[in-house]
Amino acid sequence: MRLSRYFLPTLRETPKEAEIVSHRLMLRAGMIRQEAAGIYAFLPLGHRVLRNVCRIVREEQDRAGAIEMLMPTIQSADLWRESGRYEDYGREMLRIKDRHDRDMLYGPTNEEMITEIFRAYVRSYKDLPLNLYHLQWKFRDEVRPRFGLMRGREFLMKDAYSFDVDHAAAIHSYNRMFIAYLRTFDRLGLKSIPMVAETGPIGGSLSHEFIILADTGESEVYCHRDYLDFAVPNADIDFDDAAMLRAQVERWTALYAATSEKHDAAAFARIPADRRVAARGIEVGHIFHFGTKYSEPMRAVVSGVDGAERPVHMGSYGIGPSRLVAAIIEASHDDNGIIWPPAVAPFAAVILNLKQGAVETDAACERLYRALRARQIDVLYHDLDERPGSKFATADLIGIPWQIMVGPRGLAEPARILPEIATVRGSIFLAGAVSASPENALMRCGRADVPAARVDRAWIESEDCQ
RNA sequence: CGGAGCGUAGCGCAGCCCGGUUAGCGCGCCAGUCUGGGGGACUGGGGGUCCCGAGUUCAAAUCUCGGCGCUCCGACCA
Repeated sequence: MRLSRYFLPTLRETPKEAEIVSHRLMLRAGMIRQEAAGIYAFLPLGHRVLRNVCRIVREEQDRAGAIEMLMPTIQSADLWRESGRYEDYGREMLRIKDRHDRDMLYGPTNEEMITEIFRAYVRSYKDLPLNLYHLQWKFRDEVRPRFGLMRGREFLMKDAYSFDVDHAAAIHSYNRMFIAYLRTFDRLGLKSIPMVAETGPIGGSLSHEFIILADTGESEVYCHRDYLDFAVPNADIDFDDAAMLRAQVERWTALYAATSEKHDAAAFARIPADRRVAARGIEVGHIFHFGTKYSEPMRAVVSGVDGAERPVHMGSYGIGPSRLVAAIIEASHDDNGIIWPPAVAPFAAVILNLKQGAVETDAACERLYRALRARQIDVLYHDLDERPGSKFATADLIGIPWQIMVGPRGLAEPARILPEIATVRGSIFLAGAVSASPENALMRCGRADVPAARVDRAWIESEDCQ
């Protein structure tokens, strides 16, 4: 993408309403635009990141055996009267009337609707287990939306719903999502820690929040330091191996970890002092097992082996991709801007033409740009007639993992690669003429989760990259 | 929902107390010149329902009342 043809309205100054760093940076980087309190439009750059987050969420849901569908945002109040939650949910639920004066609502979650769909079609234990999910906008009319995307009123949510014949099978489904969540957050470049949680208005008996640590996190969390070094299960894990999944989940829940609501000071004190972590965290996922809470009142039943009908055992599993975009920034930024983990970066690399309009730099950049695109590398070419300092500032702000600098100085000197400048952002100084080798080096700037496109510093500094 | 505060150009702000030239500054924007490795300099230019409505007054961005919007602190939540 050429910046001259893109839509990237960056701001040099921070709009005054933005307090926390993710909100400030998203506004400044031209990722989002506030349309009302707690309601945001995703501008092109923000949309790219959101799409990347959703892609990873989908891949891991699919891997764990969940099946994607799509339910509507608007629901009939009648469904919610069946479960009894129409009255219970409170003023957080946005209630609306259609032209026939029927009570409708903008869904804050979908337990009722998915249960209705399930009971309409599924009759037998043979159709189980089943896990259906979708990614859809939700609305919760918070009294006080704040912190930008971290607590908006409208937010994107991945919600999955599992259906099982009995309690034991339901726990296996719960464990599948547990592992899928560990993998999802890991791929997003985040360290997540599952913590025992309150079940809130969803209800149920078993629940974990997935928390990532960030200084600006909204809640206080306490956990054992060893969690930070735990290895996340590999992609080839067998989600049908119930015993193995249980062992993994037990490992990830054996040590102490709790948010302030569930904090047990005595238990925390039993952790060796140097292993204690008291920090702030952001909730990025929440999973619930609630058994027959909805299936009983809504008569979602299946017949078992013995022919008798019993309410299906359910759980639900949420991840907030729009909040995750903000959470990733909270966890990964510096004074100059965002530092995207490669897996979610809006572009893999940005070419900075340090002397726009000069024959040799223009030619080098054009050649590089075409070559990268030809190899399916998502590259942004900063081709505006701006001073170098301005281009650096923009590149730092929007957080593209690799900055490829092309300027007269580098082009004139013998080949050399400088390691980096001042930040953890990767930088490549394009040296020498744009001959085959540096170009090839840059070919490797790509998504870190695409092995062929992986690039690392050691390689850049090696002989291959001259 | 309690408490506090803010609405003046795309963004950040001054002006408001104490009413009175054509409403101002920085950044950004447009044109041009010189430039070019960490938000450059100069010259010229465009851009405003001063949140909305009513009132007071010869005169309102400024004072009064009402409304709307937004933010922050607390109670509450993906």
